[in-house]
Amino acid sequence: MLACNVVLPLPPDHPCASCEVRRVSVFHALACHELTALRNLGTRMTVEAGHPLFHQGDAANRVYTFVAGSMRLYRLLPDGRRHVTGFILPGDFLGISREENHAFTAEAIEPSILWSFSRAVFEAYVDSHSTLKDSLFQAAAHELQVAHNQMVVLGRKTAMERLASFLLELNDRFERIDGAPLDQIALPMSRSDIADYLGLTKETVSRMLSQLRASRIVRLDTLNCVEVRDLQTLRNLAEGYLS
Amino acid sequence: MLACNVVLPLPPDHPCASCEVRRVSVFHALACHELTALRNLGTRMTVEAGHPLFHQGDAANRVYTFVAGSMRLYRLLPDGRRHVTGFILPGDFLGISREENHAFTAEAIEPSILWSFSRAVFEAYVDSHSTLKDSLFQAAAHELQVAHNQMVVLGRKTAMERLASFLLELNDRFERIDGAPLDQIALPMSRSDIADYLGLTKETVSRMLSQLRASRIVRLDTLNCVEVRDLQTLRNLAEGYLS
DNA sequence: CGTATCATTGAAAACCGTCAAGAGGGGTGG
DNA sequence: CCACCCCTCTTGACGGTTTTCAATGATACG
Repeated sequence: MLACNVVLPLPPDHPCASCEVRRVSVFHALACHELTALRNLGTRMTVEAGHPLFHQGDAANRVYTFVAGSMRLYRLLPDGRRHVTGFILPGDFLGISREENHAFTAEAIEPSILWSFSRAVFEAYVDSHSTLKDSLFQAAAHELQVAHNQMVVLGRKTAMERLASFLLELNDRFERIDGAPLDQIALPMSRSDIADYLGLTKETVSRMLSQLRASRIVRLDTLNCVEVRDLQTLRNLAEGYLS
Repeated sequence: MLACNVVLPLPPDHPCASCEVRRVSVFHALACHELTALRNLGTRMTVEAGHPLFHQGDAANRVYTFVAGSMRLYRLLPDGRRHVTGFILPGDFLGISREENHAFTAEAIEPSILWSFSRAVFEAYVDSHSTLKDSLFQAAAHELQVAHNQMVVLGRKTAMERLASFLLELNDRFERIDGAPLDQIALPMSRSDIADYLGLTKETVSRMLSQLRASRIVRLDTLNCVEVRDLQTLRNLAEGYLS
């Protein structure tokens, strides 16, 4: 979990004052005038559901900070197999990697809002603002930790353990964004997205969800909204303590 | 691949002048006096084959830079399943993550040599040396890229594709360390280590190696040394272009 | 209200895991 | 120097979890 002890307060008339995700973003520790400066360097943009922000192979000359909606990041193998490396949620920063070209495609799941910066301009700004640099470093370290977790999930967990881990991960991320415990987990992504994230097929994801529902561990309010009824059992499932 | 365009030359009498891995380490861009300063902050140490450097759960109050040998990093699930998240080779830096406690165990595969620094002392030094900070950031970004690659391997590739990817990865890393193309890949780790890294069993790793040997794509010189006979086919296998 | 898309469920097959036995290699001691 | 032993690696047969293929059911959208 990203530490964000330092969140500088903002005067209520600042345009970022109403931003719900500043608290959890890499900009959480920036002062009023720094946020203003960054607003002038970047552009606010939207992406429609299903549309790409960029494609695998595109030149990576912009970085983004995510405000609202959700995206999937994925890579395609030559024969069409897809692997979803992650989901982008409000507050996330996109562009820590220093590659020339994007190694994956970023595609909006829902209508999404984000800020976009020229990479060169952004990096120049970062170089003269060590607080931001530290936040970015911390974000990178956190992403690395998340990636290692996911490697264990993909390498050594069963289908049920993977799905349980995924639900808990989403739950944690949404709680962090909203700043309060939730008992509903939104699933903006499709079953195929989840499957391609967990190294399974959509059928297996569906079957495992049905099993969780049958054992009264979760309830499917709608197709895209899960209510956790037995959090402890779900945690045990995710860690492989149970079947 | 870590960019390391800038490698500062060193007077031949400097103690780091004979270091073969400085070029590929996070210290590649440091000046003579900075290396000297760091030598005084750290301690050179060795770890015997099979012995741990630290355990999963231990307080993470030291960082390391790896000089010689090899290590495996792994996490254990409660029921004993193991996942190897990575292998440490000469030139690697260990301790980018900012966690309080280690999320994995680090264990020497071969007799190993490394430099150890107090995390607090090292971070203080880094804070006042932006070149080093940049190198560390770059190393973190690179590790993230490697981790995402590995996620695709674990999530979407077949046993054969995984092994081919692994052999190519090792080949690339050793070539980078040695600074020249090699046609022999050293496999210091056991089949179980490889299996736990690739999300397979040691039996499957063995079978896939035998298949590669039967198709004349590799030759097993000894158990721990592979000679690549058909690099292009191995690359095609790794990317899923073939069977 | 119809249609396209996505999700669920079922049955059969495939790939890899498990269990088990045998082969090979390296180190030690005679 | 050779023989023995131990450990790892290899190979085989079988079984299980997940995939694949296929059909039905649900949902969203025009």
